[in-house]
Parts: sequence; C-alpha cells; structure tokens
Amino acid sequence: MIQIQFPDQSVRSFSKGITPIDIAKSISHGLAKKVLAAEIDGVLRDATIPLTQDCSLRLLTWDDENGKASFWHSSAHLMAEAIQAFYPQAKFTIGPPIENGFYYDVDFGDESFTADQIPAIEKKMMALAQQDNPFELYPMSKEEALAYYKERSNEYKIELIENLTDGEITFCRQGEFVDLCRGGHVPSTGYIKAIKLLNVAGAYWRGDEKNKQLTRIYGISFPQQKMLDEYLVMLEEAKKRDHRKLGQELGLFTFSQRVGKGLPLWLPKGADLRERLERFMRDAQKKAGYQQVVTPHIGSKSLYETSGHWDKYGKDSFQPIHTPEEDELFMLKPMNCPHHCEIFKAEPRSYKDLPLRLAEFGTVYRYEQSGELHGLTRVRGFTQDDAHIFCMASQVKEEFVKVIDLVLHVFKSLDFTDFTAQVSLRSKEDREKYIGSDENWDRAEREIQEAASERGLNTKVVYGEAAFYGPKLDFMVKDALGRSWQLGTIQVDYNLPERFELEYTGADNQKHRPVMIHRAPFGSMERFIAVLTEHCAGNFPVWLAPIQVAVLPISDKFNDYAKKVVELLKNNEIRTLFDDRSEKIGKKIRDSEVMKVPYMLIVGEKEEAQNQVAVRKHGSGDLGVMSTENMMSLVQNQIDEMLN
RNA sequence: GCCGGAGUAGCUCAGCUGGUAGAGCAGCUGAUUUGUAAUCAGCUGGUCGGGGGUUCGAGUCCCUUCUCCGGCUCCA
Repeated sequence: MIQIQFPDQSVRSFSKGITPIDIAKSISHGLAKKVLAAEIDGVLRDATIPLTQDCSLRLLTWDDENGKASFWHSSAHLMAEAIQAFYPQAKFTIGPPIENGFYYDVDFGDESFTADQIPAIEKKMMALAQQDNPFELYPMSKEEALAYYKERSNEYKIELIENLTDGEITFCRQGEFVDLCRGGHVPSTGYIKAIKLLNVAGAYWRGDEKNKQLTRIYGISFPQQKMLDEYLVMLEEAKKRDHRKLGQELGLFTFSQRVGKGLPLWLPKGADLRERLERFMRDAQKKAGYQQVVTPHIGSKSLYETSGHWDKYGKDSFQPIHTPEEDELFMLKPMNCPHHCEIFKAEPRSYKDLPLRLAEFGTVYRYEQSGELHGLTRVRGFTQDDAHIFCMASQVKEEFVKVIDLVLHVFKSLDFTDFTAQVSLRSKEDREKYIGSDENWDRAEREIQEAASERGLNTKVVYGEAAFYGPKLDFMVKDALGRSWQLGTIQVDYNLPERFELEYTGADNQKHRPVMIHRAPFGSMERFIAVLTEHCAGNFPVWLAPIQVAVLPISDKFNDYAKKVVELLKNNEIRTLFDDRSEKIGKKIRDSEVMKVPYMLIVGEKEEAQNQVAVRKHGSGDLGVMSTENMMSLVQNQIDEMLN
C-alpha cells in the first residue's frame, strides 16, 4: 500500500501501482472522465502512470492551467503524427504548450511547408484523434535514445538528449508516432475533439538567429467543438479592438509608404488625443518635481561615441547624417539621455541640487528591423515621455518609489488595471558583463524590489534581464490579441554617469558621481496610445475623447438653437461636433455612435421650447432631457472623477 | 533581416479554368425637414501596389521589387 496526499491535505491509502486515473474513478466516474493529467509531487505527469510510492497527487482537469497544458502538449504530439504521415522525412524538434494552444517546430528539410497544407493536416489529426490511441510513456536509456535519433539523423533531438541525464529519459508513443518526451499527456488522443491550426511561422532553433530556421506551426485544440467555436469568435472580437483598425476608423493616425514605414502620421484627432495625454503627464510631473527641457532631434556622432551607443548599436542604426563640412557627422537621436547628461554638465552641481529631474517628450529614431514593425507599438520614430533623474545612490529607493507612484497615478487615471511589473536583475552567473560596482548593484536590486513591494505591485522577478548598465522595473500590458508589450519603464544606470564623467560636489566638498534613473511612465506615446486604444476598444474616457459631445439637431429648423448649444459647449472647452447635415436623426446618431462619441445631444422642437437638450450616452442610450449647463457639469464631473 | 500569407475605388469586399473591371459604404449634386444606430435619386471615383516577362490578349500565369499581416530574432 502507498499513501497518497490530496490537495485538501487528506491522505488515503491505495495499492501500489494504482494510476491517478484509477484513483479518480474511485472518487467518481464524472471526475474520472474529466481528468486530463496529474501533478505528482508537484510535477506534471500523465494520469495513466502507475504510482509506486507515497506522494502528493493533484488531479488536473481542463480548469487547471496544467490540465490545459497537458491537453495542448498532447495535441502537439498529435499534430506531429499527422505531419509525419505526409512528410516522413520531417525532423521534429520541440512542441510545447503555450498560453493559448501549442506549436511544434519542424525541420522540413528541402521540402517547404505552406499554409495550404493546413486543412489536410487538421483532417488527419481529427482522424488520428478518433482512433483514440493511448499516449504511452516509457523509459529509454540515454544510449538507446541517442541511437534512435541517430538512425533518423535528427540532430535536434540528439542535442536535447545530450543535455539530459541517463535514467530520466522517457519517450512517448501514440499510434504511429514516437517522440522524446518528459510527459504530461492526456490519456489518449480521443480526448481531443476540436482542432484548429492557426498559422505557420519561421522560428530559429533555440531562438538563435545564427541557427537554422525551422517551420513553426501554431494550433489550438479543445475537448469540445463548441469551445473552439467560441474561441474563434473571441479572436474575431479581439481583432475589432486592434488599434491599427480602430486608428483608421477613428481617424487617429495613418502611415504612408512615401514617408516611410514605421513612421506614423498623426491625424488631427490622434494628435489631439496625444497632446492631451502629454499635457496630463507634464502636469503630473511638474507636481512631482520634474523640470521640463527640450533638446534637438539630432546630436553629433561623438556624443554617441561618448555614451557608448555608437559602438553597441551604431551599425544597426539610422546611419549618420553628413553635412557640407567634410567629416562632420550627426546622428538622429536614438534616446534622450546623452543630451540630458550634457544638460547636467552645463553647470556645476551640488548635492543640494539632487535629485535633479529633467523631463522631455523626446522624439527618437531607431532602425527597427522591418519585420518587427507593428502599427504604433513598434515604430521607427516615436516620442518618449522621458526623464532622467540624477541622484545620489542613497536617493535611488525614494526616487524609485516616487516614479512608481507616478506610474500608478497615470494608470489609475486611465482605468488601466491589467498590468504586471517585471523586475529585471543581473543573471546569477555571468556577472562580468555588467558595469558598476557590486555594492551599488546589490543595493539597487534590493531597493527596487523593496520599492515595488511597498507599493503593492504584482511583480515578477527575472534574472538576467537587466541591462548591462543597471537593473530595471518594467510595466507590462497585454494588447487585444494577448501579446505582451512593455509600457512604462524605470531603469537605474551606472554607465552614463561614468562615461560622461558626471559629478556633483557633496557635503564633504568632494566630487561624487551621481546615479542616473531613466524612466518613462507611458514608455512611448505611440505604444501607449496603441495599448490604450485596445484596452478601451476605442471608447476613450471622456477627458481624452477627441470629440466629447456631438450636437444633433432633429432637422435644419433647429440648427439655430443647436448652434447656440454648440457655442456654449465650446466656450466651456468641451470638444464639440455640430452635425448640421440634412440627414435624419437616426443617421446622425448612428454616425456618432460609430465614431464612439461619448455624448450626443439631440435637439428639436421640445428642447428648444424648454431651452434643454436630450442627452444620449454612447453605448447606453437615452439619458433624458436636461439643461445644457447640467449636461456640462455631468461631463465635467466625469472628467474630474477620472483625474482626481 | 528570416519563414509563411496578402495587396482590386477613401473604406469593406466580389471578379470561375487568362477575353481588356463591379457592389455597398464614404464623397459630390439635387430632392427630402426628419424624434434616438443607415431617406431617396443621380454623379464622380481604379495605369487591379510598382517594374519586367509569357500570350493575339494578363486583375487572373511566371519573375522581380515595394508595402502590409502572422510569427522568429532584436529592442539603448
């Protein structure tokens, strides 16, 4: 007999060799049907493997993250089996589950895999699923495993096996397909009822550009057809929130091939929205003790030689600009910090001046790889809500906390709740590549984490993600399609003060080197607006909406009265659209609804007679009649609520 | 940059196996004077992303190039 401990801490005895699925059956048949896999002593395993010693057991269903993982991982095996049926020469590499679905990276050799093969693969997968073949996990010695893949000249699996320990290697067989696998499968292929292969992409072996590019096939699967249908509908819905689509529909921005790719053109409504956000940030920063500066869009090449950026990024940047003067070279600025360092140096600094906080909406230009460009989230010219804080090492923590507060204030004002904070620290091993003293690093790393936890941030600590010049804290947000983007960032920098030989005079009358903190709460205006647009599906909060109120006369007869209402609103700085077209009211309402205008004021005979307006709110309908003054305070209150 | 997909009117899209472009919306003009998500009619609008080729003939087939989309890699 062995003792099994369940998640509720209860312990029961079972005979040795019982499988998790049998245990599930002993509890209830309903449960047994739902069990996909199991966590044994916290490790994801197949539910069909015999238990031979005391352990803790958690039965996993679709509702568990790891349950889904086993399901999708099994689906990857199934896809590989289907692919193998069509491409016997294909070499399989890795096929993991991901957040939504799974993929498999395959080396098709000389053959190329294209998207039009997908339906055939899907069909084959369904056929294989219906065979309900069990996933059988069995051990292999390292020698046998290597021999198996040598015979099939699969250098990828060989490389994987070489890094594994003999005795811990297992293979998995389902139907005709055998794969190196540590496990975590559903009991049999029949569990998979609905499959959709989503796209084909190139992916480098082990994520390294120098390695061979493999074909990655992404898919998703479900235990019920209905769930797949719902998922696909959800994907369609998400696409409607795409900022690129909304940006066009709402007239926020555009791109022109002639201007150049990755160079957004802000249309009046988008520019207005952007300016409003800038003003909001400027005011918040003023209160937080920042001073605004302005620097040019270019800087001499030597500036970037000093900063070290030329060496590190020069060849992948926009190339230097020449002048009529020979040997005179300027760079489009890829960041604002070198300019700000020179501002720091413009006069002698005392410890009493610190922290010195220099802010600028600085437009920078980076030559991003063409395949990377993406709407407003990845562009080649963008404006950072940048600032550099020059402070003493002893002030880093306090400044960090203040920046976090600023970011949280901004996020709250925009109703941004779904974000995570990522703390990026040095890698635990390779410490050579980092600049700055261990002492400073240790302190900054500790203080960043303290600052984050003091402000109750939901943080994820990642080792090895720190920049070479300092640790950082990034705010990550997901877009409509679940892709993660970095917005706000706070970074400690020991490098630039060194390179620019920044100094201040301390209380001891000695020269000291300040620490620099780079920070940008929005990150970039472009990316922030992109994510904001998706976040609110184009329904911007009233304080940001390019048009806040549309005045819609029932007919031309009431244009004069409507015009008075419009004037009153405009005099009170409410952004107002006057729709005086000779269209029917239904059409005017529809057009304003489509443009996501927060409030519509309908005025006709009754309203004119009573000197009132009929208010309709976007998305929710008629709010009834009121005076224009009351309407304005309604709007004003809503704005105040968001901003205070 | 690499792998895969796609470019037809301002927007959304149709155009079968090659026979010299079509709809709805938008725009313009006119009529209509309207009560909470599309009034009617007429008109304008496209070297079918660019270039080259095959063909009697190319939106349709081939090559090349640009741009966009999905990923990979990178991101000071």
